Amino acid sequence: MEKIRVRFAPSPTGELHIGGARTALFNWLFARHSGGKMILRIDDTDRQRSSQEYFSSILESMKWLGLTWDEGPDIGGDYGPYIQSENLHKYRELAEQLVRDGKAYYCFCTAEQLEAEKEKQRQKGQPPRYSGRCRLLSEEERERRKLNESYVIRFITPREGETVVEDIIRGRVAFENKIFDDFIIIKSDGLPTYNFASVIDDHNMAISHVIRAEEHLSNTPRQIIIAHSLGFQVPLYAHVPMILAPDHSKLSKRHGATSVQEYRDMGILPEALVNYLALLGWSPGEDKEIMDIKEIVDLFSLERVSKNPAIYDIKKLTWLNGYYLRTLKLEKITERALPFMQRKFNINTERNTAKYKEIERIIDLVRDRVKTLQEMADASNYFFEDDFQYDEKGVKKHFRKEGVGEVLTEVSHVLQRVEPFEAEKIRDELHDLGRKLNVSLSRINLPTRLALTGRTMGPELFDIISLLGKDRVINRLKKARELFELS
RNA sequence: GGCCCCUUCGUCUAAUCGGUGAGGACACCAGCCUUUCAAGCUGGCAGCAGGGGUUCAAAUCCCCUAGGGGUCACCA
Repeated sequence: MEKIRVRFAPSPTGELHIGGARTALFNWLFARHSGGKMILRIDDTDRQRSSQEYFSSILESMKWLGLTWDEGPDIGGDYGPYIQSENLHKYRELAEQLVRDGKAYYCFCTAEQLEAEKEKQRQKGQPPRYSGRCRLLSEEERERRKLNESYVIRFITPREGETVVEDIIRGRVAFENKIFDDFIIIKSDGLPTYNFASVIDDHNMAISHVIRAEEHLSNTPRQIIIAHSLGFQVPLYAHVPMILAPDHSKLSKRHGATSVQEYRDMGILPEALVNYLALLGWSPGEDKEIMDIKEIVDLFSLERVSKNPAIYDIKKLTWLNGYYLRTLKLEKITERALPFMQRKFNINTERNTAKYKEIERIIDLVRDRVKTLQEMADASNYFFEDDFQYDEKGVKKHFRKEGVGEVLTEVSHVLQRVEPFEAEKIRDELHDLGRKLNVSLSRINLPTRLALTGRTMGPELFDIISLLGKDRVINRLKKARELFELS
């Protein structure tokens, strides 16, 4: 069997979005599962929209997800160049070879002419197709006009027969050749079109399996025809289903976050995103949902990729993220959470400092009850700032009650004495206080929590007290009594 | 519009060669646990797009209809 080589070939015209990431993931999984090679190629033949920024950002997103590549623009390889704009002479050369062989021709039609032609066809209810007019130009006329007119190169498509795509996921898909018109392979700016360039690169890079989104299925016969005319062997194809928005339309900006970067900024973990994306259009065939990347690599196969489009459900992603947030190693979560903490609280922390240790403890307390790293930072504010808002409903419910001031004063007195200031000890003391005052524990805890955190809910109160430290606790109890005139 | 692909709970999906009470997960609801909120546990709600065939037997095979998506670019 030939060596397995797959490629992910984004065009640097935008951030890496969810759909692209999933395609990259499936390529990567297939390569890693089968011991093949993963190649990263940049399809930047759209001169207008491609940019260096997007190029870097796509690479960064892939690295963040852990999708590594064996050959690519940044690390090179034996099959370069891995950026199409660095391979322009090659496309040009092959296109001209096709012209010489009578398989392609120069076309001088202007955009206006073509538009008028299409409009006419539309009115007649015909599909818009290029007439093939320039194919008939005499060699003499062609050479003359090449001198001072801009032109494209069109590929001559067969009029008869059919072209079959053998797709690993979809099976045999046949297209009648007569539906194709003479499409462009070299644009007037001299750059190749996608259909042309990717066929050449896939061949030159010895790609064995082309795994890409289903939107490319209809283009595949064109590419196969080109490959045949160039004498190339065609790779195996696998067209994975699209990812759709909740309203069944194509995923776009108006549906909220669509790029990998946005998810990272929201505080989604790469582990969760990878796990979720793997589940979109693929399943291991057993009742298993939570899988680390190693497990997914083991279980992955293209045969188990489903045919139907999947609707993107952020709630499930969020659930998975919450799961990873509370089960991954604390050190790892701390590392990931730190930027969010720093941004929100303007703190400066370095590893192995006391402050770092404290943050780690805070995260350990908070992580059980949040779904993203951003929420984690939001939920920890009272550990970093003394000046917080008090929950309005909570104030009405817990502070506006007979004897609250007295309770808080008692709590203050009790805590004053506790030594060492540890959660367990604090809990025992407050239990005792409850018995002494003959009130339920909630009568003590709820107002205390509100006074210390401004909130009615959150982590274990005794842990909070211990972590806050005696001084801050006593001060906040006092502040609450004064602020709300509790007696 | 032509061509192509797709169709199992609201959503992601499972159901080896046709025989299942159509399974799991998210979401939602309820209960338990409990100092709050989560988490966890238990239970519940909910689906084979419709219609014809083939067959002793169809979610599964065939046909039709409907619906969704893709593509028909000098974008990829």
